Amino acid sequence: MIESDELLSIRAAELYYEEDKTQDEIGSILALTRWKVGRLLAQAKASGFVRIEIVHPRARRLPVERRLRETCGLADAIVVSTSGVEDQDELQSRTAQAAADYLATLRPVPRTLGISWGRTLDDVSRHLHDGWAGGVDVVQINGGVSLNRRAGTAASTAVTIAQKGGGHATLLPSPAILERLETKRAIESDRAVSAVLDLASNADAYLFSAGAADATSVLVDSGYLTSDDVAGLVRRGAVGDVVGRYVDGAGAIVDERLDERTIGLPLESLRAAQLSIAVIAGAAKHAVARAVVASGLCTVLVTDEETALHLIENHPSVPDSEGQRGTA
Amino acid sequence: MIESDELLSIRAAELYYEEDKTQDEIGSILALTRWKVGRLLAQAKASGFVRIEIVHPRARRLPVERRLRETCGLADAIVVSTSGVEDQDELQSRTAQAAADYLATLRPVPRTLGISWGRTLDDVSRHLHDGWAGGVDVVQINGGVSLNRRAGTAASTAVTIAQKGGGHATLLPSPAILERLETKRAIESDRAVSAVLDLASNADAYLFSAGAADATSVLVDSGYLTSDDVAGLVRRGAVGDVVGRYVDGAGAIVDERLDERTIGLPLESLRAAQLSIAVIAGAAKHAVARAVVASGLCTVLVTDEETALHLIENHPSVPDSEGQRGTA
DNA sequence: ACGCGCCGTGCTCATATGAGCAAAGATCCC
DNA sequence: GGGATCTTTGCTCATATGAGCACGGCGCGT
Repeated sequence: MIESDELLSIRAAELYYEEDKTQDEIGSILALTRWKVGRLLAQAKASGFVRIEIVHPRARRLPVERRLRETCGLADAIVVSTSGVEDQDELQSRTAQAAADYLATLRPVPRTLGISWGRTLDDVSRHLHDGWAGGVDVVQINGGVSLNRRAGTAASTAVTIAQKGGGHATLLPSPAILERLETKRAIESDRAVSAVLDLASNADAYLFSAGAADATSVLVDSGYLTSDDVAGLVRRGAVGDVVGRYVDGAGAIVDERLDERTIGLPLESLRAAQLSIAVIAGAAKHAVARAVVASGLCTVLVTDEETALHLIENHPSVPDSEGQRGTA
Repeated sequence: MIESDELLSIRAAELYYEEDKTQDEIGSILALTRWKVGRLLAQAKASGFVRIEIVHPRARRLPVERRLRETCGLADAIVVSTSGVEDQDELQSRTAQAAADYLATLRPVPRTLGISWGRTLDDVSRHLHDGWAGGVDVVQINGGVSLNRRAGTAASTAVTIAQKGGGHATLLPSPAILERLETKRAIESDRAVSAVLDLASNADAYLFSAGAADATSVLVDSGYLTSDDVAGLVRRGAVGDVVGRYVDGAGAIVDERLDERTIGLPLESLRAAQLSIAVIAGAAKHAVARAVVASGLCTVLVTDEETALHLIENHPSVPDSEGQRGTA
């Protein structure tokens, strides 16, 4: 009879969800009391026979968000639906939109927001709506002067976010990575730079993304690193970069020498922050996302469903510096 | 504001369906009255943002059934879900199961049931449960003596259906297709055969399948026709066979000469029947299914979702003897 | 500018649904 | 076989939801 109950619950679910019948009506169709029908329906839902999905570019996945928050100990998690996503761009765009939405609904509104730069952040800036905040000061947290045609993207990201938020942007007037340690120390001690870094380290909130450890990285594209450099980092365990710094699966700096030449907020400041929002989407970034979450670099993660499920399944709370390398 | 309403309805749907919040709770979360939330939810459903699907091997697609009934003028339609189907066998099996279920719930229970034979019908017979009817006489409606190793399948199908239904089977002791017209006439006039045909033509209900017009047909497999014969029929417009008779897209006999040598109930008897149930599944059979439905060979169709949607989209009520050939 | 009509809103009331409970069956162990 | 226990069933009552309606704001035409 357990078998026939299952079948009945399917028939009931069909009538209830597809034909919009009332439980009472279903009762008389299937010759059952309406209470039995109610229980059958509950059973069908509990057994997962009834799948309810919300299909919309801006739909989120609340149950996944909850699981992600819980298994990864995040303060908050925003997971966008991947259903109906056609390409990588669509996914990026949806995630950026969600990040923008999240930023706009933050209460209290941060007075100072530290941001990194890159493709993702730029996307977020474009998806924000005018007046998303009543006066935010935006400050760059890592070196933002590009070496090539892309110059200006980093600046425009910051400026856009600030303008739309009714505040102004403070740029970090420095390259991301210097060639010599001495130059880095020199530039870092320059008031124009150190003042910005001070401001950055006192921001109310941080918003940053992460890059995958491969040749498509903005750091390669901007000329700071060569593909070979990145390949070398990967060999040493790098899974991606966070605000310009390459980390391994456990979120530790891969190459101290390189890191010392990198200008920007140290990762420890992100870890210590009250509110730091990471925006990371796409299969290529699963490994970095895991490192970011596992090592506590963010308190809030905005990501896509697939990445979220990957994180949940791979319990990032038990980091493993081997593992995920090369998943991209 | 219309835009923001859409977004709100998505948020509301997320909270309602994924988080099991009450409309009232959602109201306080989104700062809306519960009536507004109700309307938003209704809007989300109406716009198709909320997709509810019942995933189960024995799930049916009631809305599709309704549309199929309406657009094709069927007395009834049974459409099985294709979600999660792994292979052709699974699809066949689900459809056969559904046909068996339908047969078992028929009221009034037919006293005499005319059946064809083949892979599909055999599947149906195996999915029926013991005691599905309290005494049905099963009679074959087309020639059932196979020429090769498969001999007996046709007989066993009929016997199984009859046994499980507490009745007995009447087999048609004749080949499906004779080589010479004279032989066919002779055998047809033999009492042993004509009595069965008489019985068949007076059946309360018919249950049959259809074959695609290709070399995989049981008629080829059983040695009645060669692949070349079938290819020739296809060139002349055949889309498949129904109880051993090849028909074109409009349901008309393709080759009168061949048809005259075919033993069994004429298609007109199926068209005139009160209740004739066709069981047809799989992409290879879309074209025959269309012909069967369009030409009124069945009053009830048991099929899979894809085939059903194909039929609905291709309005079989406006038959087109060209068209679907070769869709398989 | 004024009145008209339409749309969106929040309401009342009827209905549908779910929680909790007591009785009836089924099951199991002795 | 008999009693104890556990499950299933049908109920009562509280709650959630949907239909229909009256009101108010908004845009439109004159």
